Amino acid sequence: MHDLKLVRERPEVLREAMRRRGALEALAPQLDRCETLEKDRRLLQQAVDERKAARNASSQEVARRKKAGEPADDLIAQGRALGEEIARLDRELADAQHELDDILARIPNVTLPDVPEGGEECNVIVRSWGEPRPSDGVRPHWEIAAAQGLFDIERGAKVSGSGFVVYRGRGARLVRALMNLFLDSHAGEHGYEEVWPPAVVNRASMTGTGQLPKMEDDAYRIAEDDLFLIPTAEVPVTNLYRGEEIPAAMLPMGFCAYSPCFRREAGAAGKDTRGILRMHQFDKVELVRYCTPEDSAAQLELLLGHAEAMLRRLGLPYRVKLLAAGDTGFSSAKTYDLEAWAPGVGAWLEVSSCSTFTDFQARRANIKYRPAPREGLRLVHTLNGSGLAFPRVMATLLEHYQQADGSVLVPDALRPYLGTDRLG
RNA sequence: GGACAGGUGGCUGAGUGGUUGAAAGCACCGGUCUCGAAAACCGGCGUACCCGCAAGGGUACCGUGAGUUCGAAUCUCACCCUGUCCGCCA
Repeated sequence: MHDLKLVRERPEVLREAMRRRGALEALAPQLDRCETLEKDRRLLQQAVDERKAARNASSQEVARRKKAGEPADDLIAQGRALGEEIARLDRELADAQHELDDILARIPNVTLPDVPEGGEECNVIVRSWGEPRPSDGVRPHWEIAAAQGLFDIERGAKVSGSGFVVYRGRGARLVRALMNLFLDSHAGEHGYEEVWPPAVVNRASMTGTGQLPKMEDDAYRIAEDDLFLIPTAEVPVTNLYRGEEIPAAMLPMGFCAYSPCFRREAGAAGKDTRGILRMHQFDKVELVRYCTPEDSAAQLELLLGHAEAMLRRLGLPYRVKLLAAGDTGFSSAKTYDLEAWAPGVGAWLEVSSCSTFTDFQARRANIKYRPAPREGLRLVHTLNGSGLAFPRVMATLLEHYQQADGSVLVPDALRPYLGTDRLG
């Protein structure tokens, strides 16, 4: 959500930001409408406030007269008339406010100056690590998994539907191993508080982090209770402090959380249909950080480093991609994707997405802090990143470490968790 | 799911429909005192929005949303949440 002051005082900033995202054409009418509504809203508020002040004064005079035993019928009649006028103006004000909120809630965040403008063709590879394995003779992960019985896509589809998978045997143990390795690393070495969040959240939480109202079609919704299956642990964890004031001494703070993630993937039909690269349910360990505005650029690099450390620990070659404005998510001001090389499918797989949301989520979710005892409240900045998403890590792992004999070498870091140094 | 109780400022906790943004205490901030600290005393101490260069002024907010009224923290209705007991259950 954007600050109304921005709409009013520097609308050109919003316009420029939407242009950089390549969304100006689509959003220009909404931006125009916002400016008009904001003007209307202000005039209406002034009119309402003025009449309410008059009504309050009149009511107090009624009280005084009644106490003094004087008649007040004229004032009561006057108050009734004022009340009707107030009701009418209040309704107009509420209408303007709601329309403004609705529009504003669908306008994406302003990206930071160091984010390249343009679409995904303008994404920038910032750095890479490790030596990508050539694809010659390397089998894709679904063939390896099928040979070893690591996951069962057919029965997942039978039990739940297409896009759901059952991990079995060593495959199931691998999921648990990744969860433990990642959580132990982030909670133990990177200083995050470990959190085990609910997998279901309410509408306010989904709106707070920006999934709603725009992306409601992508979420699984429990209509009966108006609850949503979480698309990422970001939602419950970032909303942990919704509507709260965080003591300044607690910042920055970080949380790591394992959770299943549920996505309807509306509009993604036909993409990544083989294997487990795009599922309706997958698992991931998520990192969430809260910090002061001054600190958020540095916190993003820190968070990114924590996610990268997991790929290094697993010995998986990867690259860091800075997303261009047009490829940056709705709530994000700057995003780095981590892509691991999967030689079997011959592609770089997005295994993490690390973003700073500046104050965009904090304003929606009303998360503030007081910089110093006598100073006013300010919005915090929120950040998050996957650390990491399991299915694509698993695919990368199987493909990268497969041996000529069909077995898969297990990287050192995972051996204690998996209880073996070789799969198959 | 049923019954009962309750949701008021950072916390505790008052509040007869009419100077109640809201008593009091605690906490916090500034000051006096002190070599310093504690205690004591004095003063301050919510958020959002609007007008204003500012000083300052106005409006709203007592779980949420509707309603009654000239006027609602206070009355009515619905919903949400918390606690206790009962039922059910991993």
